[in-house]
Amino acid sequence: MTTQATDKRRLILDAAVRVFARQGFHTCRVSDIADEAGVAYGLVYHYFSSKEQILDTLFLERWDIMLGAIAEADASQRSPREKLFAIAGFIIDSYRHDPELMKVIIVEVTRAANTFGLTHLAKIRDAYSQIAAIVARAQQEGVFRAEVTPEFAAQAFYGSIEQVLTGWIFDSVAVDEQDFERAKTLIVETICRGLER
Amino acid sequence: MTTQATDKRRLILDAAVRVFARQGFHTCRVSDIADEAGVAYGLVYHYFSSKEQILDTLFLERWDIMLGAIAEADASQRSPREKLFAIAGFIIDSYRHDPELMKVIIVEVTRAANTFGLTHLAKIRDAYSQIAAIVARAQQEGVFRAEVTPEFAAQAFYGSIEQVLTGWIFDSVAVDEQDFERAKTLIVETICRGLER
Amino acid sequence: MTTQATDKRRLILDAAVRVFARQGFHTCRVSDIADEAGVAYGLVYHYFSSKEQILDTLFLERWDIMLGAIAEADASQRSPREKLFAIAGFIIDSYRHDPELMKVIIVEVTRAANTFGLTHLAKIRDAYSQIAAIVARAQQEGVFRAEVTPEFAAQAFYGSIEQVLTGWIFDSVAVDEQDFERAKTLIVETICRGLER
Amino acid sequence: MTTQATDKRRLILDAAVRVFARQGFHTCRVSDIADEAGVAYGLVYHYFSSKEQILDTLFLERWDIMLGAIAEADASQRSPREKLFAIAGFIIDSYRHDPELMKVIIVEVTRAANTFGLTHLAKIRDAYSQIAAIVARAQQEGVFRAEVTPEFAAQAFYGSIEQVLTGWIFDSVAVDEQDFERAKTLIVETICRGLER
DNA sequence: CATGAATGAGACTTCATTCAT
DNA sequence: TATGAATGAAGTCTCATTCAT
Repeated sequence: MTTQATDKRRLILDAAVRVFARQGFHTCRVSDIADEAGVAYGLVYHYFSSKEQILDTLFLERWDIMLGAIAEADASQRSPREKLFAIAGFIIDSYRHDPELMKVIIVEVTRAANTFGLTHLAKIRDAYSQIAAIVARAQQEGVFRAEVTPEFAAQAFYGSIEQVLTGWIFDSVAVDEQDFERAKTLIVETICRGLER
Repeated sequence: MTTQATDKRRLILDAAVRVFARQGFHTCRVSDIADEAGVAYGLVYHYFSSKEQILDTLFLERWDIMLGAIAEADASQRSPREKLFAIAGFIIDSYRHDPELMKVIIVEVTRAANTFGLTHLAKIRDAYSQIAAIVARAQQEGVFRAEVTPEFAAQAFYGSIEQVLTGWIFDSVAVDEQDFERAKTLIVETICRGLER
Repeated sequence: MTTQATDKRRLILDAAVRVFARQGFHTCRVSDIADEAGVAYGLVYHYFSSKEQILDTLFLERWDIMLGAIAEADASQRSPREKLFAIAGFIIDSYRHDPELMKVIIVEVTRAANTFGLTHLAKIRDAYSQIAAIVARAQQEGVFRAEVTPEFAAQAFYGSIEQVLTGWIFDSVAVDEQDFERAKTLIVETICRGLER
Repeated sequence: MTTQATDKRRLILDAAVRVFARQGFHTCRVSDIADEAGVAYGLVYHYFSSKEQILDTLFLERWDIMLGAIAEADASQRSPREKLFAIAGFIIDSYRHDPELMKVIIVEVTRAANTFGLTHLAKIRDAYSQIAAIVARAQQEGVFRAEVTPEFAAQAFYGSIEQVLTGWIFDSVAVDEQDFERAKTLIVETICRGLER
């Protein structure tokens, strides 16, 4: 996640990721972000209208990329299992590349449904819906069992992934490359075995 | 969730559940809790040392009951699948009986790991560990596949449940008695099929 | 300063002395006094109308005794120097017998003129006036120099004593019986030499 | 006590002097200071971390100047009596120039030893020590009697001055230029006669 | 007399946001 | 752009006092 130092806006966003990850959105001050970015805190308001908007920006930037990745997986000619593997893989790789950003998105937005989740509920549901659509199609193709509703399947799938990430985020256990790959396989294997006929 | 009118401490705790559920822990004021409980501001501080401690109390009260239920399920002579069904059933019934309390616990503690989760991490992990132990024993008995680590299985299981609850909490879709029972079956069926040989 | 434990009012007053001495009037809570006395804090309000009135009571009790002692010294047939010695002796012995009470009176009333001093200003001045009267008479008798106004002399005399007590109170240096006696002599000797012809 | 209108920090300090002098440290609110200074509430906390720190600043600013004046008096080639006159003169002139500041320092710090005095005890004692050193040297030179310990002499001297100031502060008797000069002479004359051979 | 639950005004402090420079 | 002084609303917590028992 290297950044060119000349773009102050980017500088602030990246600093916000670190600060939100470290202190939490509610607990940190705007000046903490400015300090971390090495700029005056007035400048934060030059680029963003509020502390909240910084988080919104971080979330939307990343979530749109993920939605794209899910859409791409869905559009491919692969099997349902391969599609879900691609999605789980993308999310886990996102964490691998920028764990702090993923921590912020999960802890402060996706799982903090009271405050920000509500704002972004529609966006968040987009992801579930797309996954559900993949499941629905697999059911029509007779690959997945029909007893499970696609919405439920999508939640079980996404919920498992997020729970595993949450574990990594907070259990302070070192995770290596192998763990990442194993997790992808385990999640997809377990959930798909559960869903397949 | 009956309340004795004379037990002001209980009155405050119950009011706090409603207020936390409605407004969120960070967003509500202590005076909102006092108003909701119909008591004077200061009485809150007569019984609790801080707003935080109210949430702590709510969480610990409930979580300890759940840990007990998990232990009980584990101690029984049932099959692994039946044990997991008992656990999923307990959690879902908890939501059925007091959705606001479960919302608070999930949104403000379990999933808000930055702030309160850290305080209660050990307690939260206790639940995962107990579930993992059930899985491990099922693997030793040859009922569950050995490829999946018990810890991962526990997280997938618990994560699925919590994700389903989160859906109910925020998607504002009416949920009826049938939905509750179906969810129990679906989760256990899906995850256990994924885990069984 | 022994007290019969059966008199709750006295119990509270004595406890207040210890608490005021330890924590200061403004910094302590009424409940601290009640705790120290081993009574419920509602009882404090049974005997006293306010926290302030407790301090008032302590001050007046003691100050009236001192005014009596000064009057007595003045009424005697002794020389001015002997009279002043009697007064200095009484004050210093008061500290010797109950240093905590004297600390409270000096720190919280006599020297804290903003808050309580103003209330008791008249009482406090009574002491200075009586001392000044002794000086004035000594001047008329030709024993003390006439250049010094009696009021100033009284303040210098009383100020020296109080400063010495303040030193004992805060400098945390152990003071023994000899120190007390020496202090009496030194103060009176020094001030009287300064005042005498 | 001229104030540059642009230096808000100074503005706040000067306002604090007036408010502390009028209402007392414990009794006034931070908003009183802000109002008196004509600045927003928050600005007080922009410059000072707490109400306490404002008082600390006022005390230390002034006390350090006084310590410098005492040191200077001591360093001069004058007689002990002249040195003490310089010190008494400095303190009394300080009161003449800014009686409110001196009131605050004496009432809220120097004589309120429970709360702030303890914080600044060392600083306060520095003054006594320097005065005691002057006395000690005067004794070695044979000018002052050896019976009096220098520490006691310093306290009697300083105590007399402070008591006189306290009288001016609270007795609400008008004091004119002559009174100031007379007081210097009286104190030094009286105490030095008491100390000299 | 004695208790301590109940009240609620009020204090300090924080910090998001604005704005003059 | 960039700074950071300035603003002030809002929140948590304290604690003197009251009062029912």
